[in-house]
Amino acid sequence: MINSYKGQTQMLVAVDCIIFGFHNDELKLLLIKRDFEPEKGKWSLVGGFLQPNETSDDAANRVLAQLTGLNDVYLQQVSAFTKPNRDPVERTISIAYYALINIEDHNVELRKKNSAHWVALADIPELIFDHAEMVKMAIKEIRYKTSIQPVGFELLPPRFTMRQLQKLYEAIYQEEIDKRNFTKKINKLDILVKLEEKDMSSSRKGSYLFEFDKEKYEAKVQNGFSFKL
Amino acid sequence: MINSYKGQTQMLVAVDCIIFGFHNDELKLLLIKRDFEPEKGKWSLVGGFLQPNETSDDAANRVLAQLTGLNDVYLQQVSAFTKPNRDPVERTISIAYYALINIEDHNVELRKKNSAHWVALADIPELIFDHAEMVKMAIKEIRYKTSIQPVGFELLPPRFTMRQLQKLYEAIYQEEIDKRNFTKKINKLDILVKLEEKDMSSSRKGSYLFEFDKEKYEAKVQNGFSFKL
DNA sequence: GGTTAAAGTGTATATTATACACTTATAAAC
DNA sequence: GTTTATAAGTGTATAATATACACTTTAACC
Repeated sequence: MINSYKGQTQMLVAVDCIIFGFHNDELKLLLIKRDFEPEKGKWSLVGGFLQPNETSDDAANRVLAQLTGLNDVYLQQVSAFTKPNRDPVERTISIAYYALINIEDHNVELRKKNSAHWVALADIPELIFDHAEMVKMAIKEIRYKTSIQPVGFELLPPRFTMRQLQKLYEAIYQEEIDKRNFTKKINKLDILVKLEEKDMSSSRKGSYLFEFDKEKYEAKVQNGFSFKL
Repeated sequence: MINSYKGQTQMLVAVDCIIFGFHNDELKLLLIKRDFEPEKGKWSLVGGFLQPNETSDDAANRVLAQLTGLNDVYLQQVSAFTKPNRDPVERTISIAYYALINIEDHNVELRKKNSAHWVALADIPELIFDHAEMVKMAIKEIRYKTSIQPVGFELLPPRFTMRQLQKLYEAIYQEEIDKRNFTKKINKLDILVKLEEKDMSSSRKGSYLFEFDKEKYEAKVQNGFSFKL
């Protein structure tokens, strides 16, 4: 099938990042108002070309760090996008990645320097190339991933309230969840630590803070437990 | 972020296909005993380079058709594999695809001409490059996909028995399923047509044949139905 | 006509999901 | 310091789904 490497067409390989954050009970994406060609002035995902010694994971991490200042971010490949004319300048295939970050952690100056803005999912403008398609697939992916693995926490601060967690899942699945049933389900998983301290910012009564207990979760997985929400 | 296309490194882009078939109650893969370099004599997935005017879907379909004579096969992208040295000859990224085919349909002469063999999942030999990793991911994917969409039928002949279907799911999930509960679940989905005719090859009593009713399934999906096994 | 082997079928129990409303704690206002 | 306002916190009954389990039927073969 593979006859020879000689004479085969080389092409550019890029990565594009769908960066998710959670703020004001809404899922948001970090988008770039492009001040460079092609499609200057339009909105796009952040991306970059795959370098000679990089994996695409490396490239996505690099691009993400350049824009947010963050390393060790939860990053997953979505899919490769390969339409011959998807990029008008030159044949470029792009590997899409989604990232889940705690929106409070990112470097605001870096973000502004790169003309990047947080945009709520409901308000996403027209995007260049096939980026809208990438976003759509990424959303599908995070719906699946957050339902079978405890990765939603990546979008929250280390300490969060049960209500924040619920609002997060409501934002991801785009549906309301009953407070009592949600609490029951989460408690049954038994992978959170309830702290003494309360968050007093959202109500007079205050709301207990929780932490995700990663060690406990991993130990449970070893014993056959599987996360399911 | 993207400064310029000039000076960026171009590379080869390939596709590799994990071709699943089902025979003798076992899942099998179509693998190539390579009679070409690199790694001549070793086992590999079938693959090929992305051509200038192709999408990777096109390329995977082309490669698949060359080997099996089949068109319009169920084919899904798994992931891009991008380690810089994954291919020792030249920097090549590969996009893995899995295909589900009815093993009876493929062109045996084409297959033999290409030194391809059906190998049960349990007997898969050492594979070149990162192909073992691709296979592992593809298996994970088909477990998920067959649980949420009626694509398992792609691996069966158009008319099949309830027992064949059960054995298929047992092979995919690698676990035994209770006959009565399985039948109940499938019947409840209400997307199969039970035929008058029986398959007499597997028992004296014979076993009723069924067909997947695609129109009915799609109509149900329109009405909010979702497949779940 | 008896034997054989896979196909076909139903019910009881356990688990999980859903629906639903009142009490509590605290800050702020008076 | 009493009242008020508001989100947080909590439990139970019912429905739906998943699981466990064993005998009867059919037709080919002898």
